[in-house]
Amino acid sequence: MTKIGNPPHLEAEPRAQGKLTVTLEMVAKLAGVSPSTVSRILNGTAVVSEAKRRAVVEATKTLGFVPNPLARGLAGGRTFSIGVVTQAIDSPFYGAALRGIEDELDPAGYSPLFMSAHWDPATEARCLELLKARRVDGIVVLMPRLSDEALKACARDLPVVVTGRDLQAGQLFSLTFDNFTGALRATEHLIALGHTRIAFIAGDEEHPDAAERMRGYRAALQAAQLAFDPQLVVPGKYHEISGLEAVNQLLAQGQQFTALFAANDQMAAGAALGLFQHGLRVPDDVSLVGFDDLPTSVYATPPLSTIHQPAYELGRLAAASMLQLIAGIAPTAQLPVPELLVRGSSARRSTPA
Amino acid sequence: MTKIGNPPHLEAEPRAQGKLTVTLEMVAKLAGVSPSTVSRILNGTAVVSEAKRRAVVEATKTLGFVPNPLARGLAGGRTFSIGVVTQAIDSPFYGAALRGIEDELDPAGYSPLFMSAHWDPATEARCLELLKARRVDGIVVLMPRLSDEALKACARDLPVVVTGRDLQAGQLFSLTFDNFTGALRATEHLIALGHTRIAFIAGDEEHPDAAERMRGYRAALQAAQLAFDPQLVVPGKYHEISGLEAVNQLLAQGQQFTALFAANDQMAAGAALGLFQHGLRVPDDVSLVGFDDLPTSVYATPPLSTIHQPAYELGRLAAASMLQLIAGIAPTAQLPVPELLVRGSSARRSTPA
DNA sequence: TTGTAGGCGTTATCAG
DNA sequence: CTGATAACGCCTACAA
Repeated sequence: MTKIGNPPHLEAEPRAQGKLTVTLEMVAKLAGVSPSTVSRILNGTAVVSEAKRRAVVEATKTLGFVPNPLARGLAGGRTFSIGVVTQAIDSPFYGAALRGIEDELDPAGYSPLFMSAHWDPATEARCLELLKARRVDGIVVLMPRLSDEALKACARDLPVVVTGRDLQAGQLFSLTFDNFTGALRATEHLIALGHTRIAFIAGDEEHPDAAERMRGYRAALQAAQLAFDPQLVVPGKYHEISGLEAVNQLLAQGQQFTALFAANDQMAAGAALGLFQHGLRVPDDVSLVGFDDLPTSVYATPPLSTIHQPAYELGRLAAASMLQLIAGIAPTAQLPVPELLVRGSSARRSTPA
Repeated sequence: MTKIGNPPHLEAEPRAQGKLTVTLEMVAKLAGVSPSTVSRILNGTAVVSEAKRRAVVEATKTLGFVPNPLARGLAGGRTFSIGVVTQAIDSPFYGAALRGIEDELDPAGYSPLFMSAHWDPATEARCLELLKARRVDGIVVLMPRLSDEALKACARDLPVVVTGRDLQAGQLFSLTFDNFTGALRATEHLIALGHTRIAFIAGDEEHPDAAERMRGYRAALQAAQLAFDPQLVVPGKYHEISGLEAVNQLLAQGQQFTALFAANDQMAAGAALGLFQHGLRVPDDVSLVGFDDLPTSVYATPPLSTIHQPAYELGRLAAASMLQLIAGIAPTAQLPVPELLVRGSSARRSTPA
């Protein structure tokens, strides 16, 4: 019946669309050489006479030639693009890491292809498939939720770099942060300030890094001969709301504590709000320490004491390692050791235990 | 001399690499039809007999066939990928927008290709070129810094959607937020609370949205017959540090003010820290209002009153509009009107003017 | 050193 | 409705 044609606003324009792509062949003709020679020169694949090289470079410029990545990928097998699987592209932590990846890849002529897995293994698996389908030259997975096996399997098809997991294989490289020591330092700090009742807002035990942070917390207590009180530990999910709820729970249960260690800064922020709502001051009534050192944490009131996690550098190193894998070099990158940043949210215990 | 061969860790693996790609041709053979028919069926390009369709679908499954996007792009001219130029991938605001784009594009079978321009026009131009080279089907530019002309020129080559700029053309659609009204509401709010000396931390005048916010601030003052005092206005750059410095400057100059309106939440956070460092309480001594409603702002202590800007929705609408442009439909999306969120950082004036 | 020819995996244009 | 047959733009043996 009503056959739908192109809408008016598109028909109006005189189809200036086809900026008639400049092809390698055209460059070749202008330079008076064969296409293969142009290809070689542009890729540095072989040695060519200086005369032809210059002619080609010139022709390339005058024509404004830009090689078609699709054709390159199809013919050459390499796409110069790296798949990057992140859990939440809108998380401040991942944002910094992604920037690091971008900054490292760009000068090398590679482009990142970001995808979010939303902490869901199935989604993550799908991301990997999609990226492989797009023929990326390698995949970086930030904090994978997939099994070690699945990751190794993936690494059989192409180079893979993962963070937060400790497994190595032929084309698989992993970069891990010492979460245990980080949490240990944070807790030690609180203990050194005289606190003995230190509550802990944990992350999801399923995350290896969350488990490690919990372990660090316990190890510090033990080293100081402070009893571990399960009542002071509240599980969270790494989101602000978890921190808020945790504080509410602790207070509702009438738990006594003068310090609070949150397994990440986001939960620390939520906790800070919870304390504030209950009229408890930081650090006067409760000392607060986080983990991650998000860019915003230094602007909290009071600025949050925390463990610095080098997100940006993590991204750079992951990307650099990927480039090495591709080049056939075994990566050796390592993350810096955890560093405690003491800011305004933690102070010597003033109230009685 | 030392000829470098493949590194040992790569030679070890018996090159399980080539998972010998399943091609459309193989599917065709298995299904007993021609490649073109398979293509048609998979793309719904034409009507085919039910028998063949089923055979093809079946074959596709058994073989686990996944079409090669590169080949598709090369042959068909469409890559099913959308370029997205953002200014800072690690900004909380953009993060939310990017997620919106992702969520909208994915069900439609499109993939976003993110790139950061870092507020630099030259970098932005380069991003556009790179994306065009990658043959994306369209480009979304979030808060462009490029000239209107440049954007229009770009839109001659492919569909373009921009945010924060008011220009329409054939294949160019723009989505704007009413920054003027937002700033107006924020300032009105402060005035309604009895404040008469309202300082303003402005954004970079070069950004149209920053200029609009400034205009809203002034309009509100004027409407309330309050004098505009240039001394109370400090320029900033939308980063936390700007807010901090602005407060320091205001205080160093001995300016009197009981309220502070920051042109964005990030600067408001910095300002909060500045006030805190000077022993000024929010909102008791100074009421504070921001703009953007970043996810973290609700967890500030006290929670920040602000103008909600729908970042996630912005992303979704931008992506949806792009999809419409591609489909040849003229987009009509519009952003919701600015909404003031009154939280704990603003209160009735208590101190004398 | 350089050119020729074939192919990468699809889609699109034609005939049938 | 369906099947050949060209492209798409580039890379890479292979041959010269």
